[in-house]
Amino acid sequence: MNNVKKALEELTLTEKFRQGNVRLNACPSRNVLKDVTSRWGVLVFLTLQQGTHRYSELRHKINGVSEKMLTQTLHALEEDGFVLRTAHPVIPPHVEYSLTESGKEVAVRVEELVNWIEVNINSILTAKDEYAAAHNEAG
Amino acid sequence: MNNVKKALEELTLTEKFRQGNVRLNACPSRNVLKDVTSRWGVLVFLTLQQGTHRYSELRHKINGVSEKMLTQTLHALEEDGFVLRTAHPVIPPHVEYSLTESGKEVAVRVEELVNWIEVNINSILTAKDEYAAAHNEAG
DNA sequence: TAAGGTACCTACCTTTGGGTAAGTGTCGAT
DNA sequence: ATCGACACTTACCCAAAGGTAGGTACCTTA
Repeated sequence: MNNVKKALEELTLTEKFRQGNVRLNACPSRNVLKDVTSRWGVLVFLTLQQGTHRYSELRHKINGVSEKMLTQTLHALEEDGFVLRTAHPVIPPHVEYSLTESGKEVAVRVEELVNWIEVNINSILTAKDEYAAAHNEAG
Repeated sequence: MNNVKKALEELTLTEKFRQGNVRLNACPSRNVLKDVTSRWGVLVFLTLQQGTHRYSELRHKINGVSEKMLTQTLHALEEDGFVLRTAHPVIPPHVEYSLTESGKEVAVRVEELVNWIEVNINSILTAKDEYAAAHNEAG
């Protein structure tokens, strides 16, 4: 863990850019990216961008997520420093999840990607249909 | 396939935004997003953004990808209309891959997300270490 | 007294993403 | 005559992602 971090610090910013780190096999960016772009990670970012949510609220807003996966995803994002977990020591338990500052930075970028896809989903599906037609009937 | 498209067309843009489509279970955006944010999909976008590449060039630039996965990823992105495959009918085969217009739109958004993570990877790893320290030794 | 909400955890099982290795057909180089 | 490059495909296998179901501890409501 720390070795990786120290090895990275020996590279200058420009070097890192030139090398295009993510394309390298065992780079740490790839692991973080995996958390962010995971099936449920994306949806957690989108939902938390709307504000603080309780666990059960997330579960209901994110259609189809299981408790296990939600817990796991939130934990991974908390570890990455993107999500802040605030537990109020009351009974029954009350836990709130929100985005940290860096979480918000990531969230806006995730949102822009997802938004583009959502806005253009019709033309994408049309392209898909045309592709299928060309390859099934004519191909 | 077509049913999904037609069902979507019955929604207005604002309705789609309000509902936050991706959070719904069986929505087509989720499938497209899966292709884009897949392990190798992201790296294909980043690499093709630098320009047209041949199959073997992609294989060498994207460290760790297998032929099978590269083929599969390229095919999925081609079907989504993000990647253009141009086969020159010569022997030995010569095939070029490039981004379509919509592919470029997606690529810039993918790049912004990945870039942010790469630039901030050090502080992310630091946060990770602190989290681990707090939860292993003190927690 | 039983049911349900709160935020989880654990064990078990299935699905799928992804890796490995071999094969394809044609050509040019050794 | 054999090897390697090219752009794949196919079959087989494994590990990880993810789902299901049940349990926990405590409280409120019916």
